[in-house]
Amino acid sequence: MLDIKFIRDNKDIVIAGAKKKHIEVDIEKLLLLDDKRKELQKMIDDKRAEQNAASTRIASAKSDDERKAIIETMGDVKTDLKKAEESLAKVMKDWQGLMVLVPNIPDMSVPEGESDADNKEVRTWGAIPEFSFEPKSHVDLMLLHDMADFERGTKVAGFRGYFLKNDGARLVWALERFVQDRFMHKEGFSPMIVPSLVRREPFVGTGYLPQSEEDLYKTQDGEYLAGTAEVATMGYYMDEILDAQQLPIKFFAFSPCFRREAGSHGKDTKGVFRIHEFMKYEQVVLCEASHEESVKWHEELTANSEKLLQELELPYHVVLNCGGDIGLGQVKKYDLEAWMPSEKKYRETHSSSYFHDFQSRRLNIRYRDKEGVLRYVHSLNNTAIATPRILCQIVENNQREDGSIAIPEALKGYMGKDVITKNR
RNA sequence: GGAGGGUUCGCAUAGCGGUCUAGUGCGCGCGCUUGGAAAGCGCGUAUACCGCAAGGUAUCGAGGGUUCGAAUCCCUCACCCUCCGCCA
Repeated sequence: MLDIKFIRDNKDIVIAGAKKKHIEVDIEKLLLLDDKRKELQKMIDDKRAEQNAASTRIASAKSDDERKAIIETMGDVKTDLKKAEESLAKVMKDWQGLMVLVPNIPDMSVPEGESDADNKEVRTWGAIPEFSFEPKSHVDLMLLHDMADFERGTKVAGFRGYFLKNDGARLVWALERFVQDRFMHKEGFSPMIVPSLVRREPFVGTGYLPQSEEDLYKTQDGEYLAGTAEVATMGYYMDEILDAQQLPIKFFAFSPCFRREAGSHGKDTKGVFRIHEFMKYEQVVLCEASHEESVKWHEELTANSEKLLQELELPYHVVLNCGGDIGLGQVKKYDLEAWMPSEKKYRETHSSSYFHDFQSRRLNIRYRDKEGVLRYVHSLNNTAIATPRILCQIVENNQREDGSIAIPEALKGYMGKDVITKNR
């Protein structure tokens, strides 16, 4: 959410920002509604002042006759007030409906573009592996070693269902323990296991609702299943006022994640790249309300994840997402994409973004700064690791001609083996 | 799932239709007092919106209703507590 005053004062910037993100929102209509809102609010405030004054006179009236006389004069005020309040309620409904659709303004450095095809490569790390044979897909490799069962996954869980078995399960748990160990004692990060089943408010607060309703699973009691631990983690301090000394607050948050993938029916239908149910460890930061702080932590969160990919020996690149490929609330986003040999391209493993105070306004998370002024915190998040997706890159990049899979040095201890072979 | 009790200014409490622009205690801030401290005394101690300002309006878990007027009465919802039932 942007500040309505900011929108009023910077109409052109807001409109240009929305255009850059390829998001349609009628700012002119919002401003007209806001004029109406202010006008009605003023009218209501005046009427109420009149009513309050009369109320005092009624209370201190000397006689019943005097009291009755004043009450009679209040009839019209009450009628007018009721009418104005009803009008305001209608205006506010539209006003709020539009306000939550106004996107945050993308950073100057965000490239123009419509889709992920327009994202700009920022840097690359690691050599793309050369194979003397045709590399197998992660699906074939996992089936070869009985690391996953997709047929039974579908039988039991439906489309995109999966079972992870044997070294498939071991690899996921190895990755989890590897990442846990990297963050368990990392300076300032509080490990936290957070809810996946979350009420509507934190989804609106983080910017996933109202526009992405169709991407979320909803329960018969009205809660939604979160597609990322970010939602519950950001909800943690909802409606609270923090001390400046507490900041920055850094979480290493885990939750199971659920996504309907409603808009991507035909995409990545095989394997564990795009699935309805997965696990994710997420870095979430709340920091002081300064652009410099946001940028500093954004780079740090990105660096943390790059370090993990480097330790896992996965060749990757960092892309700067273009306007059309960043979310409503994001100011700037980097995706980390690791090489996928079967597809001969980089595929996303991490997503690192910052929001300024867009989320904290919606969630009402403030802090008292050194001068005692209340400010909205800035928020950021980035994947630490998402499983089992990253298995795709791990098994494909480390495959050998005989189908065996070398275990990256960093995971050997956790796997208890150096290589996954056919006769496991 | 059933029964009951609760949600008030940072914390604890008062409040039972109009002097509630929410009292009191604690805490916090400033001052007085003191050689210094404690105690004591005095003053202050929310947020949002509108307004140049004076000031006005709103907020007593949330929403709706009754009323000239609601922290106070009624309804719905959320959450917390106690007990019963069920259960990983």
